Amino acid sequence: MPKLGMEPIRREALVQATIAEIGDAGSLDVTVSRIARRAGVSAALAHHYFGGKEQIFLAAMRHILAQYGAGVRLALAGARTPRARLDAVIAAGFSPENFDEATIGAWLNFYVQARVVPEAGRLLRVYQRRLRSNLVHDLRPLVGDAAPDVAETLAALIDGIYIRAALGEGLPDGAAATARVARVLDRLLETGE
Amino acid sequence: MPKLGMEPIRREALVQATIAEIGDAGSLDVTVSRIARRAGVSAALAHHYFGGKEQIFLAAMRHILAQYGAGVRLALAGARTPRARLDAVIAAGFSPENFDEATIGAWLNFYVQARVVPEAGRLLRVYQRRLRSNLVHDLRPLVGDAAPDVAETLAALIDGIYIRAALGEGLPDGAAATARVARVLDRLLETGE
Amino acid sequence: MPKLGMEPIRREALVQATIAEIGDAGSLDVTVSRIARRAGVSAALAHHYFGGKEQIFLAAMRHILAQYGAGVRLALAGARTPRARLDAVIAAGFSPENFDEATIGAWLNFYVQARVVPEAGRLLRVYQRRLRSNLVHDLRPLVGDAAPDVAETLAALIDGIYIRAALGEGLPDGAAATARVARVLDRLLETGE
Amino acid sequence: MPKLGMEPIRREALVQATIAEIGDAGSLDVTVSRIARRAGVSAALAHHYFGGKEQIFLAAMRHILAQYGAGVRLALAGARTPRARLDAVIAAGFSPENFDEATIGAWLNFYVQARVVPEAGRLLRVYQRRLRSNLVHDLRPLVGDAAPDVAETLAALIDGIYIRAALGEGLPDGAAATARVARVLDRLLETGE
DNA sequence: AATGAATGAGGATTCATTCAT
DNA sequence: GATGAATGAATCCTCATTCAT
Repeated sequence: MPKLGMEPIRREALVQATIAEIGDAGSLDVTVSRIARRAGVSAALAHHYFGGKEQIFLAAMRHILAQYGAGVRLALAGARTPRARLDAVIAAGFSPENFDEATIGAWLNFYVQARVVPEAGRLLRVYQRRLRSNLVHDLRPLVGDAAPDVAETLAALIDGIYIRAALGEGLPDGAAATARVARVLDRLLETGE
Repeated sequence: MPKLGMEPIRREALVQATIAEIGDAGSLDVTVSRIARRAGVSAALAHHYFGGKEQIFLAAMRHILAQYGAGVRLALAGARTPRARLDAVIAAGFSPENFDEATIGAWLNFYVQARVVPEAGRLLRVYQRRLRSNLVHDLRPLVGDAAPDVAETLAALIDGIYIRAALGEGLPDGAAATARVARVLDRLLETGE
Repeated sequence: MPKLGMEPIRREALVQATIAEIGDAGSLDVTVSRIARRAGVSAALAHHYFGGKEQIFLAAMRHILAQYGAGVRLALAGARTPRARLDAVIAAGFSPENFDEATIGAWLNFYVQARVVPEAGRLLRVYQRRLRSNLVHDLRPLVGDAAPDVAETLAALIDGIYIRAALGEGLPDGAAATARVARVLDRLLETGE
Repeated sequence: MPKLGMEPIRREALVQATIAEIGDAGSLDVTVSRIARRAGVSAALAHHYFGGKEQIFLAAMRHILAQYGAGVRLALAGARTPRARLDAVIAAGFSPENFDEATIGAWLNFYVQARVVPEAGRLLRVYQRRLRSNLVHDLRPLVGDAAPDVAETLAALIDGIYIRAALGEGLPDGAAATARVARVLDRLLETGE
């Protein structure tokens, strides 16, 4: 039965199962066994591929961050003006594939993981740095030296909306979330904050 | 050694130990034993008083929320104008006793807990409702019907700053956090968004 | 509040609570705390009076056996012929105060206890010896040397009916139980087995 | 060391160890650890295969009842007349493999378990129903409508002898037990009770 | 490549029992 | 006499992880 080239397929399945399982559980209290069963493989295989539970979680984080990154890149490709690019970056975070139940739940838990596992912290910081750098880059032409500060505000607002979505309160849909952030951006741009 | 009336003292000690332990660990992966040892009692006593680990966590949440609530009430007592009251509410969340390492860490984890334990979700929602209602009440005279929307934006921003503080990134000090939110509020008020 | 002469009252209450608790639980898996609470005293007091859990169980056994013994003695007092005395002994075991749910349940569990705690075994054996001796004494005039054997059969039958009552199967009422044993006795007497 | 197809072997070993352990202890107060050690495996494996302590006990009950049932079936296979079948049923219960120390001890404790765990009660009731039905079936030709009543008496007598054997008093050997029941059956048949 | 078998380590929880008041 | 306070010891159970096949 073991086929050639199964590894990438299995890894992908395990990563997806991990995210789904975390989403279902609402926490990182998920067992490797459950993840493996959901992916249709044995727990031993999960270990074989990833080396350990922590690595499985990290792979899931990487997957989510990569997916987010790809979304941003895609959105940026079609944007011409700084403002259009800003809107693109903001919208990307709330696009359907990043803003669904399971992903949001996983995201919240990765914040926790980032406080515990150094490598997880590194991953999350890379994402944040990239987000901020994207924002700053396009804010600079609009607000000048206030860019870093405005960027931080926007980033915090985005994270806050995410976190509130994780609680089931607040907006369940990405369009409204995007609109909210965009509106704040409007105000901050009006006077150059 | 056994004195009378020890119960409230032990409970308080255990709650403090729980928050500190969660803060240290960065996650809810703390054992009752460690909490108890930190509080200077046996694990059995912790169970005796609270009934179980989950209840201990809930007690810690209640403590943190109550402390926050008291801070808000205190701050509101000295504020006269709507804007002053808004600033008071915002500042209360970032006051030193609410915005220290351990409390922030515990807070983040309570967000997770809220997704898993219904009672925890209820507690957090009560806090959010109260915060929103405070904000809406004082925004109404300033922005009219936009009040709920502005309130939601402010609440999300506050939560976002909290979460980022939990990651060790962003502002470590409450004054700056307060200032950031206040500045956004300024902009939002200017045009009555 | 402590009154003089409370001890016998408390002991009695604790013994009754023990039997009731065992009856409710269906097993000896009852805690001293529960027993004490049911008796309206603290667990510490139960220990103070009895010395330990095992002693509490033994006291309950003694109580049940004593109650049974008293019933037998009372029944024998009014019986004149050997057969009447046999019937009296049989009926005593199935009288309402010995054949209620809780007592039957406790009884079954004391059989278990008898295999574990030597003193419990001794108590049960004393009861059995007395029952057998009563039966033999009155069977002798009726069946001669077969008396010990017939007695053993009757005793086993009585125990069997008890045990089956404990399971909720078979007869729930003492009159029928008595009749059953009496009928068997009739047959055994007919030919002097 | 891990071979394939170990599961049934381990299960069997654990069940045997459970019966032996209960027999030794004289009660259900045996730990999973001790059972597992006796079976030569870890406690974790016992849980892995059975799911929990209660299930282990149930498996042991099922084993004992199945063994008893097999013995009855075997004995019935060689019996031609109703009376021979009755004797076979009676003797089966007291055959060496059903009437040894450990099994008797376990049996008594299963009576207790039956009062506490519904599934255990169901198992025991199935056995009792089957025994009664066997007896009634073969008593009918001999005593007509009195069959159910005589069957109940015999069943109670059998249980009673069992229980007394559990106490270490009375007959330690099955032959005598069988003879005792057979003799009572003789008497009950003489007049058709 | 993949898995069933197996376990060590650890944690929540329960409870009888002790003791100072 | 009576109890709240407190704990050590035990036990069930879970789970990540390893290993031979």
